[in-house]
Amino acid sequence: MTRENLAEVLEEIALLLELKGENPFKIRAYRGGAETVRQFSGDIVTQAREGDLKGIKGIGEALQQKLNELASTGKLEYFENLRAEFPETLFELFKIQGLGPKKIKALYDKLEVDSVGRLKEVCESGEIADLAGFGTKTGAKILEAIAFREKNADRFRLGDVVAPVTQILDSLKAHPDCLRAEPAGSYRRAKETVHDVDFLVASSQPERIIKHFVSAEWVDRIIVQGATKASVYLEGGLQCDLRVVGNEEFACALAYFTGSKEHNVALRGLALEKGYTLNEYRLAPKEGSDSKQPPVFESEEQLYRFLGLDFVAPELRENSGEVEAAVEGDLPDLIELENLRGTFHNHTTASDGQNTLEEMAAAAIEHGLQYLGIADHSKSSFQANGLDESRLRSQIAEIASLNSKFVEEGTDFRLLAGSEVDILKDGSLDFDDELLGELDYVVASVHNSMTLSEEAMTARLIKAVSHPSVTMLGHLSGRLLLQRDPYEVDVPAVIEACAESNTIIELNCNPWRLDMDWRWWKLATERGVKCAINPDAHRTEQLDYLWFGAQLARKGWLTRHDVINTRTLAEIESFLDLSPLK
DNA sequence: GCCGTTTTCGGCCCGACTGTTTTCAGTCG
Repeated sequence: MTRENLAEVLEEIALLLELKGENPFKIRAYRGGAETVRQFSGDIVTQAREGDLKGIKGIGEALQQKLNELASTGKLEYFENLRAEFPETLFELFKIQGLGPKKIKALYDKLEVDSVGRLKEVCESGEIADLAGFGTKTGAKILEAIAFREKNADRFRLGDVVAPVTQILDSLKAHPDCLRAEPAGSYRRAKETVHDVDFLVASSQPERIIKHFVSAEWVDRIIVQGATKASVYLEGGLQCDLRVVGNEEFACALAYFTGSKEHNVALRGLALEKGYTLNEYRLAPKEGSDSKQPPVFESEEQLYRFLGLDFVAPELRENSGEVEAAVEGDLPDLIELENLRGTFHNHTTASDGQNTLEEMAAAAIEHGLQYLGIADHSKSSFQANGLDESRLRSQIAEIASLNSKFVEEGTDFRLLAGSEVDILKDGSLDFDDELLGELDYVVASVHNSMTLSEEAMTARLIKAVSHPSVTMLGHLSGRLLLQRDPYEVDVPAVIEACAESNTIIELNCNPWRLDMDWRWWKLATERGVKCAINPDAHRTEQLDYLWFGAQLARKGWLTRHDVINTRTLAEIESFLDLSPLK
């Protein structure tokens, strides 16, 4: 039973209750519960199993009991009973744009539609138009949506949307009637994957902006188009939503459309306490209150300040304690990309990288870094052309000679000689202690036997991070976003072992990984574990991944003091016990 | 189902858009 299992059950319950037409607030409570479980910064599974969930906001008596039953027995009777009322295949219908619980229920009750296949049939035959509330257009729209869903994904990695977002944003900003434009939503909050991208524009000519947006060459299909909002699919299937507001509404609208929904609810609650109502356009005195009309907010900062809060960075807006911290003035001073002075986990042509040592070094210097750690694969990663002992020793020598060259040239830069050493199935390392001792530092990572039991995998990682030569643990969960699930491992136990052995945990900022997951960093910092932001670059351009690293570190509430590669070269030399270059 | 210095009941966000309607329900965010 994992955290995600718990969250998924709560979410499915919410869907089932929607189908049954239950009280929407009850449904919201289950959804909120699922989100709370996902965000919780402790070991929620163990706490649920032990019935230790009291005092968690959003998890009341009923959800506590259900989570306890689920975590301790692996099953939940309430859920099983609900699920028995509808066929399993009904859930796929929720993925079709334009279909919600009411329509799905009607289709199921009246036309026995219980799958996408059957839905297609009733649309094609025209039967669907006979249902109350459905018409001829509905059938055509649904068929279009089915075809679209079959062709395209419905989630995208953050890294895969940066290019289209930049392109669209530039195009919006270039429009003469555009006063301000920003991306909002989960993209602005730096979620590791996004369903769609939201854009917000300030303009006094909304219809011109909308027209410009929907008629761009990269738009594949318009989903909706109104006077102030529009949604489109790009080629490739990414959904983009645009909202246009007046310039004086922009700050409130940006806060509103950045979300998260839960963060907004908390903000609105705070506004109400002060006698104001907050909506997507403005903050206004509550009806019947004697509060004064607030000023027009030029920026989100002013809005937050007016509500008595420190500014909450978008990355933190997940309703996981940031509002309370902003009230108390306890928000962390978040790390910035510019604070990074170097990085540790990168590859070269020696293993599976695309660029040589010299090219990687030149690119790092170009990026303004003071040091670049080379950690090519070790011999067991034969699929990645891992280095054996003699090749690694040659690479160490090559790095030393390049470093001498930097000194001669007066370049204030150092290559660090590391290795990404495989953690073998039993938790031992791929090189002997003697060779490990010759390296400047060691990144230890799992690359095989990923299907071990949680117990075995946890023991494996704990053994590895406890090895005195291991400097940091690479991509802790092994996940590949939207492609491969993380392996089963007790993350809090591994964090605890890292705390005891002073082992750093990597934030692998390759956008396919973004691993360790941002939700665990609060626990790690509480335990005093440091973070290393590593791009795992396999070519020079991938040093740009540090941008994702900074974003996800911010999302994990990390300050520059929590992140080891904010340290200067001299500090790192001292930390790794290296003699300075001469 | 959750929550509470207006606490054990009565609130809980709501506006834009579409299609099927003839004043509105459903969906989406």
